[in-house]
Amino acid sequence: MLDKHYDHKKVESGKYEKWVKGGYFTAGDNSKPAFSMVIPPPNVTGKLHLGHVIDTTNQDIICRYKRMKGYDVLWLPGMDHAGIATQAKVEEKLRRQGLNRYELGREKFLEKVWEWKDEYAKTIHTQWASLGLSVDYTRERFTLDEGLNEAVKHVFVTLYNEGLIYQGEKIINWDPVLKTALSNIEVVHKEDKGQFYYFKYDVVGTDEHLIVATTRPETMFGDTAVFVNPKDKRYKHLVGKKVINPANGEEIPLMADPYVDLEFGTGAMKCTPAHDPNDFMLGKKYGFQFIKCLDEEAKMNEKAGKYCGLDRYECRKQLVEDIKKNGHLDHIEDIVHEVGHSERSDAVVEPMLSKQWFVKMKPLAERVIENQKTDNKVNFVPSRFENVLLNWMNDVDDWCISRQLWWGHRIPAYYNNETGEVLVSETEPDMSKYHQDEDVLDTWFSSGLWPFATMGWPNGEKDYSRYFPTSCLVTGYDIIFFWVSRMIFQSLHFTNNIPFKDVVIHGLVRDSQGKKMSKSLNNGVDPIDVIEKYGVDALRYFITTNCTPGQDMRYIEEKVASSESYLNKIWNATRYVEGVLGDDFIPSKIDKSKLSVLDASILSKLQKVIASMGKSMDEYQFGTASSILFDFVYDDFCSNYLEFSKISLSKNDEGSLVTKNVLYKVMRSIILMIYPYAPFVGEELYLSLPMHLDSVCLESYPSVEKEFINKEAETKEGALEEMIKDIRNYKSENSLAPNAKVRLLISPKEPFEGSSEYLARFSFASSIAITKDKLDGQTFIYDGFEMSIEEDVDRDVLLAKLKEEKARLEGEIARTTKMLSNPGFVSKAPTAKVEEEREKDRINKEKLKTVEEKLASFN
RNA sequence: GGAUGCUUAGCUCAGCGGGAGAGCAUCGCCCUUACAAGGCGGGGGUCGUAGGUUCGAACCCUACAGCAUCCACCA
Repeated sequence: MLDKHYDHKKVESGKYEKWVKGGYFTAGDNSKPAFSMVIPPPNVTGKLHLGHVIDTTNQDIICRYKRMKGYDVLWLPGMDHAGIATQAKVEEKLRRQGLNRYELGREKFLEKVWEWKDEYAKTIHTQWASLGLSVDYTRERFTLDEGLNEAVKHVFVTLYNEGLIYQGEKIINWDPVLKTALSNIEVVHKEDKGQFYYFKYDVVGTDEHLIVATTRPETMFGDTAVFVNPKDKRYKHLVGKKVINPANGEEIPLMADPYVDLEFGTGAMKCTPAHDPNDFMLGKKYGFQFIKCLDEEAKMNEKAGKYCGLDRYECRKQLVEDIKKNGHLDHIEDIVHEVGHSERSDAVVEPMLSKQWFVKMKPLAERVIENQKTDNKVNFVPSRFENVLLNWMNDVDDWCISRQLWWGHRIPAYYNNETGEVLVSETEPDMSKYHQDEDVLDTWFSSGLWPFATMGWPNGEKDYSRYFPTSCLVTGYDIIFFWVSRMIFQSLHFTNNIPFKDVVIHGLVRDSQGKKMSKSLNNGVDPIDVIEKYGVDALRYFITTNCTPGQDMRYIEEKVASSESYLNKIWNATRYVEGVLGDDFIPSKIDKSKLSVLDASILSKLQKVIASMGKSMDEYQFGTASSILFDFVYDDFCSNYLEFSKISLSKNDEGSLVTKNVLYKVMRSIILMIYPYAPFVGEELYLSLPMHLDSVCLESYPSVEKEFINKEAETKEGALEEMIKDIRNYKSENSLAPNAKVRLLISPKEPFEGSSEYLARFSFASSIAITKDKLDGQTFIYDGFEMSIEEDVDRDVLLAKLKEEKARLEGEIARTTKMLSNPGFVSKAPTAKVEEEREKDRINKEKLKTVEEKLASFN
């Protein structure tokens, strides 16, 4: 027997271990159609947050649902080595111990990172278990494991041989703290307060000067020219002359190029080809020297003369001061501008000329764009996110993939010790003659191969041929660029197929004020605390139902509490059903002809719920699906049928046995439908009912049984509900207790045979009489019959009520009349809709006639 | 500079072409043997503004306003 209160701790205990041990999450039943997903591998850098909960719970719901629908489901788990993120954390840890990676050396350092990884992997496993994720541990992968290593090397070498990977000297984003290159999307642009420095540049051979503005004066040591627009009348006469760089006194040419914006600043721009991407382009165009004046820690180098060795900002300060002293500072303007920061170290990124490895993106991106025009496209849910992908693919820069880190896939490029010639190869050459490139690959390079490399590509065939392409991917909109796009182009290029058919996008979980959760705001919510307090099922239900796909949501604790109440409601309904069924109940097939109106009605409604909920589940609309079930559970089942059942059951006859079977069937269906959301409660409740398998994980989803659809029964039962509600309302209005006794009259007949018995119980009627006479108490009029409450009510009140009802009906009739007399409506609206309105019109007119007769008899 | 989303009951949000919904909050009545972490009943919204399309608009289109978010090399 179930406990009186739902105790989540007791319920959760032991179940996950049972499921894993039972192999319920292990894919491989070839007799069923395949359905596959890969988990977005979490970084081995930290603990679970609500973002993971929304992401993985959505996936878990999909997987559990699909298993019930008869699929052989593979949900492949794994983790990401997260190169730069992990290395940054481990380095920070070392720093606190007074160590750094250079002291340890590459090998020792990597040992430390692997220790870190093992520790965090353990934590992540515990968290997956506490969330109840139905992943297949027999297929778990890690982005740095053997198979993925092979895949990464193969991809790198292939792309290199195809000319899609190249080594080049370009301006990249340099993180001076982590001392590595970054790709464009690892740079976060933030608004910073800064200064615009206006310097005077003397024009050689004249007594004129021009004013050039910059936000980064320290880069002036790398300047090779000053540019103006050729159309700019202000400077036309000076173009071709030399100007003096006030930082170092060097003469540099004043040149004209249409790139310069006439409107911006002073219209004159300094050109630093080694420290700015646009200046780099100009430098290439005019064949300038590329002078670097910053080192890898963003300190000034020897080009900065006396400032050599200074930090870039210290240099800026002193340099500006010095220029001011020698009279070449015009003025300083405070500005707010966008400054690039490293995503991981938050350091201000320095654009810098550097030799790195790049992926040539154009051909790969074009293939994605072309493929999205075909039937074989990746289907985004919601569809608008496809544009995010396409926009990015449409103007994507080449991807800088080399990182000056140690933690990651080492680049399979080898340099000849003597000639320096590059050899790119999957296998190691004679290492007495070669040395390997020191750098590792961007972590997203390997993540991009995740859906197929984890399944054995390019070597093992089994899982790859069965489960790839995957069916679906769930992820947040924030990593469409980072990850989704890369999986798509890598997959199209290497497997000739899309990596997944559907991409389901969810939003961010924000705090209750709508702010992003972050460490600095200290507004983060630890899922473990929530689970402790409300149970994991309540958290899962809350986080997957209180939102719309692709839309951000707020974490609101009260809603988790109401989720728990809802589960408690189902718990107690099951407890009731368990109680009435008793220990020796054996479910039997329900004979449609034996059903009472009430039995037939709830079964009919159940069919509709199964159908519409299933449709929403198929469309990944978990919020919609859950609310369909919620309404059914609360209103139709608990408030009505379950209460009605008490009468039938008390008779202990053939009808009560039918009711037991109906209760069983409906309750069981509810449990099966809530189970993907709340697997722990689902399992507990499922096992408490008779005739169960070893676990709800092995069950099938309820299917629609058309023979139980019975509109007539629903209408009749609806009339009973309506009568009960009218009586309750009457009592409330007349300050009577809910259980106050009333006498009822019904004319000319009850809504369906046996209904009075139910009415009696739920209205606390002391008597109910059926009569053919006209009723004259406070009367309620229904379709085909009326009911009056035979209590002493003031004639004036009765009259007022009747008038009120008359007005209401007239309003309704006016509405239907207006619609039905509109020729446009009758000819253009769907016939079913027109019929519906005609029916309402008919019923209301009949009711109005009755009301009018009553009013007439009042005089 | 591009792009997207949001604006609906006091709060948080669903609904996205056929009579305004939920949870929480609020008010009233109930310790009725599944559930007081409950039950029953009520109150509360001209669905951001202005136009347009349609027989019919919260829903589609256009413009505007406010609030978010993403992308972008403006020195």
